[in-house]
Amino acid sequence: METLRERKKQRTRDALLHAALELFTTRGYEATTVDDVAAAVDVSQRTFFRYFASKEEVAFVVQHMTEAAFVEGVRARPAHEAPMEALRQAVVDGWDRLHEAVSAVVPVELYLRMYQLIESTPVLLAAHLRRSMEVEEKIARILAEREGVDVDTDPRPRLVVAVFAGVIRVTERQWSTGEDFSLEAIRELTARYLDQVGPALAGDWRAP
Amino acid sequence: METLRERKKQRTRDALLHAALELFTTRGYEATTVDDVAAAVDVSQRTFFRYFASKEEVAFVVQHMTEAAFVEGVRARPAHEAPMEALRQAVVDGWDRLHEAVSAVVPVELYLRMYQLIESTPVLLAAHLRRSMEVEEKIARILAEREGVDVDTDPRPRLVVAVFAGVIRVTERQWSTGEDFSLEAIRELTARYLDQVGPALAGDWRAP
DNA sequence: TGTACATCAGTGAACGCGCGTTCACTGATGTAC
DNA sequence: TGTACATCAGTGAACGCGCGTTCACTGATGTAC
Repeated sequence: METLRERKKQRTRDALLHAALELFTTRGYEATTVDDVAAAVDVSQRTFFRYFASKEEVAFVVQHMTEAAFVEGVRARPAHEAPMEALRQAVVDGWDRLHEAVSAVVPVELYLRMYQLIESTPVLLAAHLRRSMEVEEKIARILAEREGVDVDTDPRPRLVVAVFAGVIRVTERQWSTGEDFSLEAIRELTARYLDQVGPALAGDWRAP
Repeated sequence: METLRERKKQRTRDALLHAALELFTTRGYEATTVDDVAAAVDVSQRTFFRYFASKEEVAFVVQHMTEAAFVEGVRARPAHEAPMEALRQAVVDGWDRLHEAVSAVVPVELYLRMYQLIESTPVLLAAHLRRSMEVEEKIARILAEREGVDVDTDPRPRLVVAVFAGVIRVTERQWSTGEDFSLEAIRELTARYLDQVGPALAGDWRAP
C-alpha cells in the first residue's frame, strides 16, 4: 500500500470484489455476468480479468482466505494433541478468529450470505467441494508429518481428515439451511456434531 | 425395445454414449466438443441434445447407474444390521455386482477409464462430488427410516453417512491414482480402509 | 521545483469458442381400415 | 395385402449467450536528474 498507484489498484480490486459479491448474493451467481460486475464499478470487462482470473475466482476470494487460515490453524496446533483433537481445535479457533479476519475485507454479513449462496448454487457447491478436497489433502500431509507417518503408505492421515471433513460438511449444510446464520450458530453446531460422531458410529442408535 | 423405431432410438443413444466416453477418455473431456461426439456418430448436434440434456449428463450416465444401484443396495440390507455395517455391505456388494450391471451398457474397461477421467478432470470431479452429496442425502433418509429416527432433528443419520462417504472418497482417490485399476483392487481397498477408520480415529497412531 | 522519460492500470472494440436453443421441415416407421 | 394418415426421430441452419482473450492504444503515476 505504498504508492498512490498501488492504493488505487487495491481500491479497484476491492470495488470489484464488493460489487461481485453484492450482485451474486442479491441477483444470483448465474444471473450475474462479468460485464454486470464491471459495469457496477464503471470499469471495462477487460479490467475485471486483470484482477480475477475467472468469475469463479472472485466468488471464492473470501473462502480462499478462510481455507488458508484453517490450514495454518492446524499447522499451529501443539504437537501433543491427537490428530482429531487438533482438527477440532483448529476449526473452533477458526470460527472465533473469522470475524476479525473477514471483516477486514468484506462485511461479515456479506460473507455469510455468500457462503449460503455457494451452498445453494449447484455449480458453486461443486466447486466448493472440489476445493475442500484440496484443502483436505494439505491437512492430511500436515498431520502425517506431525505424527511421523508416510502419507502415501499409511491411510490414516487421509482417513481421519476425510471423516472430519465429512462432519464439517454436514455442519455447514445444516447451518446454511437453518434459521440462525450467525457465527455463533455454526460454532455451536460444529462442537455439537463432533460430539455426535461417536454415538453415530455406535451400533445401536436406541441405546442411551 | 418393442418396435423398430424404439430399437433404432436405443441404438442411436448407445452409439452416442460410446462415442462420447471413447472420445472423452482418449482426448480429454474439455478437449472434446458436443459437435465432435455427434460427428463421430454421423448425426447432427441437435440429435445429441435429444438424448442427453447436457455434455455433463452423458459423462455421468454410468455413474448414475452405479449410484442408483448403491442406493437400492442400502435399501435392501436386512433390518438387523447396524447402520455402518449396512453401508459397508452395500458397497462391497455393489462392487461385486458392478461388473455385470455395467457391462450390459459399456465395456467395464471403458467405465473404469471414465472413472479415472472424472477423478482427474477438475470440472468433472467437482460435479462428481456434488452428485455424491445428493446420494448421501438419500442414504441418510433411508437409514433414518430404518432406525426410526427423524433425519431433521437427529444428526446421526447424516453424520454416519458423511463419515462413510469420506472413507469411500479416500478409497476412490487412492485407487484412481494407483496402479491397479481393477474392480478387485478397489473392492479390496474399500474393505481395508473401512477397517482402518477405527485406528485412524484413535488418539495415538504409534500404539499397536 | 521542474522536466523528460518509463512504467503500467485501464480502455475499447473486436473476436473465438462451445454450449444449448429455436425454427420450419423431411422422411422413415407405425397404425387403422 | 394395400392404402391413407399419424407419429416422431432426425435435419440443417441460424442464433443467443457469456466467458475469456487479443490488440494497439491512452493517460495517469512514478522516477531520475
